[in-house]
Amino acid sequence: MATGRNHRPATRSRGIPEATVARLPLYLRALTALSERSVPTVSSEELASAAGVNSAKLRKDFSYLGSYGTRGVGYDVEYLVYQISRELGLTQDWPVVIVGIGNLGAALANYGGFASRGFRVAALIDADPALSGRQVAGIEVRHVDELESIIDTNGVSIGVITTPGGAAQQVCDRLVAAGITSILNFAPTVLSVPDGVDVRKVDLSIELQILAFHEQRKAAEALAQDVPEPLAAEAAPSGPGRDQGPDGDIPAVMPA
Amino acid sequence: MATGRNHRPATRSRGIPEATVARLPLYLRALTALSERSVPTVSSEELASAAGVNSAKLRKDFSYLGSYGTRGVGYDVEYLVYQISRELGLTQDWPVVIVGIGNLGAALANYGGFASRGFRVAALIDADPALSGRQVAGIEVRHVDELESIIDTNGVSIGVITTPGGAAQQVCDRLVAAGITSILNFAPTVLSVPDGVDVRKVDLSIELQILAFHEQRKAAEALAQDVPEPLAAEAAPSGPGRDQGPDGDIPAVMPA
DNA sequence: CAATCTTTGTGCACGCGTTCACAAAGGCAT
DNA sequence: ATGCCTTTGTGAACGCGTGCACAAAGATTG
Repeated sequence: MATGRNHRPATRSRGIPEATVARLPLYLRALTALSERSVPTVSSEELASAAGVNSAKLRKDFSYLGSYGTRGVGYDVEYLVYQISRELGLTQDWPVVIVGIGNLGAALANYGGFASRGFRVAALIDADPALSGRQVAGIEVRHVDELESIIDTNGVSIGVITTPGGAAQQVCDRLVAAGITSILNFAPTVLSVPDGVDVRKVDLSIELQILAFHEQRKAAEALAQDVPEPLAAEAAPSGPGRDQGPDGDIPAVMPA
Repeated sequence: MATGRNHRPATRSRGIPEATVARLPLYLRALTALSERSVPTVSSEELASAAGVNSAKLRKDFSYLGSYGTRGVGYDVEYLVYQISRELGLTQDWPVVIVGIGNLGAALANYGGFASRGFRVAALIDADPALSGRQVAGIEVRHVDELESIIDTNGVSIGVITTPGGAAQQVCDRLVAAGITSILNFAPTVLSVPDGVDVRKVDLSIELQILAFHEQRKAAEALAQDVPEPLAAEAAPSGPGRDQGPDGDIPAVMPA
């Protein structure tokens, strides 16, 4: 994503693979749970199982951070928690703004997982004047006119967009202009941002569609197992809600 | 994810790469927008730009679906909408259940993006008896005791988990036992499911942590640009909220 | 009908991520 | 101190995904 930043070789050797970075929060969560149970050390096998990954992958991931861990014993839980937190930048406080206080924005404002990891909701912002001054999750909603001053005053560098799709790019542009360099986008829109700005996208509808694809494939597979060698695609399926052949390689008619 | 299903070679040639499947919803969204503007055809270049991907990648993606598209012209918008919808299984109706009607569950219930793509919220389910019978987004909340009968009656195969982390695995087990084969998990928990069940995870906290990592890296880079060759890690940073060296390769003291 | 121009579809090479398998390293018992 | 046992850290092979670059295909124009 975002082809930018190919100049400057990232200080060299400090280059942690993106896939590894994406797994570090998983490890951190599992380690935190162990820490709360006062478990002193953990092996790569145990931790990998708790995080739902392969143990070889976990060891390789940790090898990018350095040689923490003791052969024959495992990893010191507290030490790893600290190292990963530091690597992810969670030892410092990250103020974030949430723009678009609809159902989803309000849900995020109430979400406890933010505050627990060094993230602090600095402000809730919405374009609707009727919302201004109202409290959501104990935080006052401010009008979008104040966006720039809020970001500037609080030194915010991370923004969360939960507006409708139509307003997302506009809000994004204002956030970027105000100095935001990381955006978490929940709106169903492809945001275009300048180089140096990171965007991560969370799209509920897309996730469901991917599930539907696999679900359909599974259904087709199960059907193929019942009827070992179907001759035509139109095998008159009487299952619930099927209105197409599972293996419809027939070109179908061009609608236009 | 989920190593299962390596037997049965997927009817062969029907094997669409996972990365491609994940992009199909993006194309579909862009195409739908074009369709609403009554645009008859679109080139791979235009569509790729609208979807935020490389045009070569888009063409290769479409090549897995078949040779739709006309050389020298482009793709027929309506035809592609139909083909992708069919491939994703969106031509049929997918009833889903949402378990855990807190802030997030309610937000999802209200989310319009579901219904517009063939997904129908068949039921809202919560363990809190006080919620039972209450209406959320025009849908009655049912008690978790009815989970199995609801799934069975409505033929639900997709479940969404928006419970607290502690209840997620338990809910997941019940969903699977009741016949659910696809799960969208918003709880901060690694779910363990039997083979044949697909799980997709959406974790807001993890996304923010990944952003924080890159944000920290950018800050360190900017700092390194100001001071071309720093000698020690403790360069006395006086920036907002910094409490650690940007390039802390020093082993630091073992806490235990 | 022939020439030209546009755009698709894809062979190929490259790079990243994953997994295997094993040597090195440290603890522990004798 | 020595040998054994456990577990890490990593070299190497493999597979998937991406992007380039171009030939094939069809539309379009004269």
